[in-house]
Amino acid sequence: MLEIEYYRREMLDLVGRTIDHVECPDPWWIRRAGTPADVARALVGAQVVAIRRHGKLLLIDISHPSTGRSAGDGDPEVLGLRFGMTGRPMVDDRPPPFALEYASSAVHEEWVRFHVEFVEGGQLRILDPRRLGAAELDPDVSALGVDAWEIGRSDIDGIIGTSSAAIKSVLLDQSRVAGLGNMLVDEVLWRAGIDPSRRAGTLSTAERSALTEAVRGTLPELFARGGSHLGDLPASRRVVDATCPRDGAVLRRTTVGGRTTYMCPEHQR
DNA sequence: GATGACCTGTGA
DNA sequence: TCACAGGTCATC
Repeated sequence: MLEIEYYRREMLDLVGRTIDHVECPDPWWIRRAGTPADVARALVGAQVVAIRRHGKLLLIDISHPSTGRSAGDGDPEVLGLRFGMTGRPMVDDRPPPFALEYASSAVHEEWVRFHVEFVEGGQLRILDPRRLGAAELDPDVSALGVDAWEIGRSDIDGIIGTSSAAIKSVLLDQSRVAGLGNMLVDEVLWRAGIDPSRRAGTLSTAERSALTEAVRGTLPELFARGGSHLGDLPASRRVVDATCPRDGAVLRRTTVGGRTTYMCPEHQR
C-alpha cells in the first residue's frame, strides 16, 4: 500500500490531461473492465480529474466533457488500478522512484499490460510481469474497509468484531481494513508484540491500543523510509535463522492464513 | 472462516 | 528443476 501511495503521487502529473488512446495488450489484465474495445470506448475522450487511493486500490477520477452528458448515465467515472505485488506505473517514460522487493526493475515491453496516451502528450504505462494486477471500471470502493492510513483506535473494535480468526487474517482482510499486505502485517504485529496466530477476539483493550498505535506509527515511518520492505522486520530478515532486532531471539517462520509469516516467539504473544 | 488456485519471475 | 513470493478470487 505504501508503494501505491508513491505511485499515486507519481501519477498526479496526469491530472488535467485528456485520454487520446488506450491500448490493452493483455486482455487478462483488464478482464474486470471488459474487452479492450469496451475499455477504449469508456476512456477515450475522458479527462483525468483526480487521482486517489483507498488501500491498495488506485482510483483515477475521470470526466467526459466532450459528451456533454452528466454523471450517472452509464459513463464510468472512475478507473481503478490494482498493482498486485509486481505491478508498477511508468509516467511519461519516467521509471518508478524505487525498486520492488520481489520484482525486477527491468523494463520489458512484453510486461506492459495497459497503455494510455494523452492528447496533451505523454503516456501512462503499467508494467506487471506476474500479471497479478488489474484494471477495473467503477470499482466498488464500498467493499473495502477503512483505509489503514486513516485508522484510529475507535476503528479497531469494529475491524476485529467477534472474529475468532487469527488476527493476521483479520488484518489482511481488505473488506475489514484496506491496505495492509503480508509484510506490513508482520511488521505491525511485531511492533505491537502480538502473536499473528492469536484469535482476534481475544485481544485485550491494551493490545488493541498497541495494535492501533503500531499501524499509525508504521505506515508514515516506512513510507518515509521508502517502502513496505524497509521495516524493522525487513525483507532481509525474512530468511531462515534470522534474529529479532529487538531481543535477539531466532525468528520463527510459520504459516498463518495461508501466508508465510515471520514472528518473534520471545516478545510476540 | 479456511483453503487452495491463479499468475510467472526469481533464486537456490 | 522447482519451491516460493503475495493479492485476489473461487470453492468448500
